[in-house]
Amino acid sequence: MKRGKKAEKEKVEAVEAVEAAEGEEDNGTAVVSKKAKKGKEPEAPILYEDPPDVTAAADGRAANMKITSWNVDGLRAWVKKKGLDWVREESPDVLCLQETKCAEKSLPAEITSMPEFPHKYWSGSTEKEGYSGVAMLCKTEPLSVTYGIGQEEHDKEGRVITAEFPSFFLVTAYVPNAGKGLVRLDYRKTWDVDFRSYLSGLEQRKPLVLCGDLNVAHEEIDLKNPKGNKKNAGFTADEREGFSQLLAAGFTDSFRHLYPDRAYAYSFWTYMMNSRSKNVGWRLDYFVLSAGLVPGLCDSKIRNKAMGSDHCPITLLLVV
Amino acid sequence: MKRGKKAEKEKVEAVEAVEAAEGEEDNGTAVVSKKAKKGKEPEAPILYEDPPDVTAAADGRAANMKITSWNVDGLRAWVKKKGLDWVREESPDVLCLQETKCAEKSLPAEITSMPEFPHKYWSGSTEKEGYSGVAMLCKTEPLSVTYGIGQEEHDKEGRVITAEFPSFFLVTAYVPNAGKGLVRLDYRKTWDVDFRSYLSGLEQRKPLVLCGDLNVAHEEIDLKNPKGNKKNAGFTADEREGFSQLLAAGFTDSFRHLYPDRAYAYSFWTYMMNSRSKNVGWRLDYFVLSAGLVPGLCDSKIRNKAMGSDHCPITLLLVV
DNA sequence: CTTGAAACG
DNA sequence: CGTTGCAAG
Repeated sequence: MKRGKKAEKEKVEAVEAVEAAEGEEDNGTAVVSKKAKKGKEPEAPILYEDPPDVTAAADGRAANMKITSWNVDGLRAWVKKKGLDWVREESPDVLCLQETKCAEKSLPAEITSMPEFPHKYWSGSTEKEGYSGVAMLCKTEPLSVTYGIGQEEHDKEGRVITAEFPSFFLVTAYVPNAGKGLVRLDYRKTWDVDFRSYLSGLEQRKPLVLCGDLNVAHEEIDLKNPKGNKKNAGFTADEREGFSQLLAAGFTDSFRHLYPDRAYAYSFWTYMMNSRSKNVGWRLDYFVLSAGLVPGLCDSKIRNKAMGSDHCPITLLLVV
Repeated sequence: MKRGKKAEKEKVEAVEAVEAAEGEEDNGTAVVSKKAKKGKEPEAPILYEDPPDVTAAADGRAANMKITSWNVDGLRAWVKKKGLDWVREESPDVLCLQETKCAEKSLPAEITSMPEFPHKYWSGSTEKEGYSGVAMLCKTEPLSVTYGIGQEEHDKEGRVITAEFPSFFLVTAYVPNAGKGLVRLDYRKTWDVDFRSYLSGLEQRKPLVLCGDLNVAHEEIDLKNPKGNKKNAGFTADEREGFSQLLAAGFTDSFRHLYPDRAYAYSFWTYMMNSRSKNVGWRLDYFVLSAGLVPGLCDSKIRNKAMGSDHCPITLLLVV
């Protein structure tokens, strides 16, 4: 059920400037030239406004499950920046967080004692303190919760939590960044294979929702500067192909499914070079659904006004 | 020429509480109990107000040289905290800074371009970036300037600048901290010997002023909690003895010379435990004079209202 | 640009 | 407690 085809067209006619790849930096830092190029005006930024929530599925059923995912880039700093106030306003049934960068014992009381979510699950890096880490906070108790993807090699960095609910699995993930200079691209490729296999295994038992920072912009429409970033972490052919293979395995990118042509819709902006104010960003955060859940899909939102991290939250509205 | 004997008496009658040494921390961190002890009231802090400047020497000559010394604990942060505004107000002829923690290439323009001091000298650690470092800024050009104390072993950390003026040498120093657990006390003892020998050598040519963070509280009167700090960096018998030997070599602690009984006069307070608001501090910063300069001594000030570091500035008024 | 931890104080 | 360079993003 594709939506908004006509409304999209109006937004997309803006100039797609030929912004050459400059420098060698990764993941958005090379995205924008530091000065206006010779003779060119600094183009007016093309902002993006996410439309009002659709709260019913195509068949008319009302959403009964709201899931929010947010890469908080340091949970303690994010709490200080009032990220939880936004969460209380949004009031999801499940809140998934990535890059918590916080050992369980160092979690702020403001979140560990949050009464809105009586059921809280944390997974941190067992090696480096303050690195990676994900969390899942639930209003209702899952049937069960597991950590990692069942492979020693991948489960030391606190990147995956899986919760089983009556009618679906919810997996939240912080996919490994390929790194500056793509130093970790090989590992990422291994991860992509193993993670896909983990998801396929789960999916045989029950449909699933995967959410989180998947650290890839899938297609050119998913980042501001595709041309300049083909050699940068998050937009290499390998990473894009990894995501394509996930979809080929029967999963659906909920946002792109609903809005196939919607451009300038991003969930991450590097802190550098005022990228966010210019909406020079990437769509790295996703809700990916099993085919069986697509009929219940109501909306897939990008909450790009919410501040507190270099990512914004995304929210899924679903009938389950 | 001792001053203020009578006025001092009134201030000193406050209760010197028996504050036991607690914990193992260094340099003031162990100075105050974390809670009030059983049954004891948390005593009212004994503050200290430095009296008005005396601007003439005992023989009536007016001061013609004003030198300020300040351990800035990170020059860049200190500049952001408006340390230079205070300096402009104070308007010394020479400004000596310690713990600049800044490579010359990273110095803020606000200080490198400061027109009040056309002559600027910098010495940073050649090994670890952002460690140690001293500076000297002068209104008039010195006859010559040298760095270090002429011993390879001591001159890698940017701790000493010596400027020759017509009638005296000015040495500014950031003396090595003996470290938590006194891990560097042995090195400090070697330093003390070699530095004293350097100063004695200089002194044979011309009288000198030594200023800076000498990282020792000489006598019990020079810190709030002498009892609890005898095993801590800055108040070990070895460090105190080192300073005594410097005085025995013919030098004078200008502040203590003028104000032999003045208590609660400190130039450093650990950032921890609200020490500064309670005036739980140490006198670690000094102007030390050759005997020949003592007759020209007008005043030795502790500017304990100036904020921007865990040390406050000190100022010397002198006839040269 | 921003986070967190580590070293140092 | 607060600064710095560091690794990471």
